[in-house]
Amino acid sequence: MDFNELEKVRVQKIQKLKELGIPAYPTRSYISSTIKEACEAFEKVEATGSDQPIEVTIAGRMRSLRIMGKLAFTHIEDGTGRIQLFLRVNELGDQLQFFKDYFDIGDFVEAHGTVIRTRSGEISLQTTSIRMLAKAISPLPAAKEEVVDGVTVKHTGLSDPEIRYRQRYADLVVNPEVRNIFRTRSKIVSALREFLDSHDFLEVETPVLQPIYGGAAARPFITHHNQLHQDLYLRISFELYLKRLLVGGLDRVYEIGRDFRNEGVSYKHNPEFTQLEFYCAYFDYLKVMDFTEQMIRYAAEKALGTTKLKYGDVEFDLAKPWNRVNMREGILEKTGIDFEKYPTTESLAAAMNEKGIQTKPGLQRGKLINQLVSDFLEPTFLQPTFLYDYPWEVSPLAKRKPENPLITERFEGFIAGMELCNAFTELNDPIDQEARFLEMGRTYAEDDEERNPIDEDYLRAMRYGMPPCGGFGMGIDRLTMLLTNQSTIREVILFPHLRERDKDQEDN
RNA sequence: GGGCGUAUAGCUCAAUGGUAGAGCAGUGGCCUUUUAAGCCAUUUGUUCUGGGUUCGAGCCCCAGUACGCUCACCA
Repeated sequence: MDFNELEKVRVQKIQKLKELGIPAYPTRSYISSTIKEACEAFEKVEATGSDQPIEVTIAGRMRSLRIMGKLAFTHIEDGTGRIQLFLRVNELGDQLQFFKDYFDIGDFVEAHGTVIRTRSGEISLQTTSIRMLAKAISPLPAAKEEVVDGVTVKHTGLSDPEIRYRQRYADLVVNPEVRNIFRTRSKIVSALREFLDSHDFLEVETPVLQPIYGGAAARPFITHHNQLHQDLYLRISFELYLKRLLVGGLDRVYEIGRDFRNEGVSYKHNPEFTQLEFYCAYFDYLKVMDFTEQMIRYAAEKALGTTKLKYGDVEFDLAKPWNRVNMREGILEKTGIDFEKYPTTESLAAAMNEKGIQTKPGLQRGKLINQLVSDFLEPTFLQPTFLYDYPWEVSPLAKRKPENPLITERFEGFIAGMELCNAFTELNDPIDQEARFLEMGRTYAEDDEERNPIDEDYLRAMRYGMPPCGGFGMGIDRLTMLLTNQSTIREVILFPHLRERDKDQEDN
């Protein structure tokens, strides 16, 4: 291991401790309470006016240090909170010098003593003995912090995003607001599970490694099983497996897990992302819409304690019903184009060009409509909005509307202009499904990597009969972005994908 | 993949083409209720990498790498 000058000093301290027979990394600690428990116990006794001493052993990481001769102050922090240690030669004797010689900011320590209030009113541990629990060699990036009116103020911090993401451990130590994002994310996921469980959904797990990928339009990652001599794909969605379960009689299923899409990285795309999909027999997309409103509202209430939220400049209230916009009407209103009047790629492209809208050659009709949606509708969906009734060409797994076979019962949900979820009344007609798969094979160019191979086993499952059902998919990362007001997906993923660095540069 | 921007001490940042600096952290000293403690002293550099121009490059030029913003593609 290479050490810089600061680290060498600490490594020397470890060696000296070893010579003294004192472990820098002892095996066990013997705490009697967490920091939060110690503070609460003291406040409880204090409130009764009693001076009964609260004697505790606590542990945590040293986050600040002020040495003043025969007296020293240090704040230690564990997962529950932070407390000041009041270290005085009166109680510690020789141990104070030992502390000054060997303990640094960043070390994990265990302290025994009595909880008191110092003259300036801060709850502190009047420490009678202190022990090293784990020595830190590398200095923490944030050197100093103070708490002003209950708010932690950093005087230097870790802000370089590259270091923050590559060394998330350091980011988490010094930036408490980052820890809070991930606590909130965890609460969101728990709340979604609670909500679905309470509606009699069964949580299931389906294969990540798949011989045939499908259920979404995306390029897959390819991997290989050595012993079976078989190429496998990392799943791009759960859809085709979850619907097999409805054939099998599991009427309400959901899965929360990872999808992998081999595509561009952006502020709202990570190559692997967490998806929630559920399928519910005897639901249609209108029931799913209502259910979605309830579910997201529930998640916000449970995770944040409120439904009134702000994302950037956009304020929205998840307690209110979402706007509902019919796609054909929405596009007509914004562009003057009624796409139903242009049933072919050529006629629609011509109509768009006439309105001054550039179209890329080679795009099929469905993708042209998608372009109209993303250019003219999505940016206007700042308030929670369901856009519904998608053309059949871009919805190969959604059921056609009984009154209009060119339109499917599908919706997507948007907040703050960002797509959040996608749902439909599921296609359960195996003959139409096969025709749609074959049609997809025709409409996609030979070299279009979003072209999915036909999943014959899925068709076989449909032939046994699947109950009419509603299906739903939502990016958990994006929901977390919206609920925690983060402008990039990397802030809500603990270890976001970053490009590999050269060995040479990594060493620097 | 395209465009624009950034890269300097452990961290946050300065530095007209002319000796590479500050604050914090570190180290030594003073200091028994501090809390960005204070005071005195002091150390730390592949200026992202590789070329080039120049008497001389952190700075100018070329190429590369990573990150950020943005466009394209997608969820």
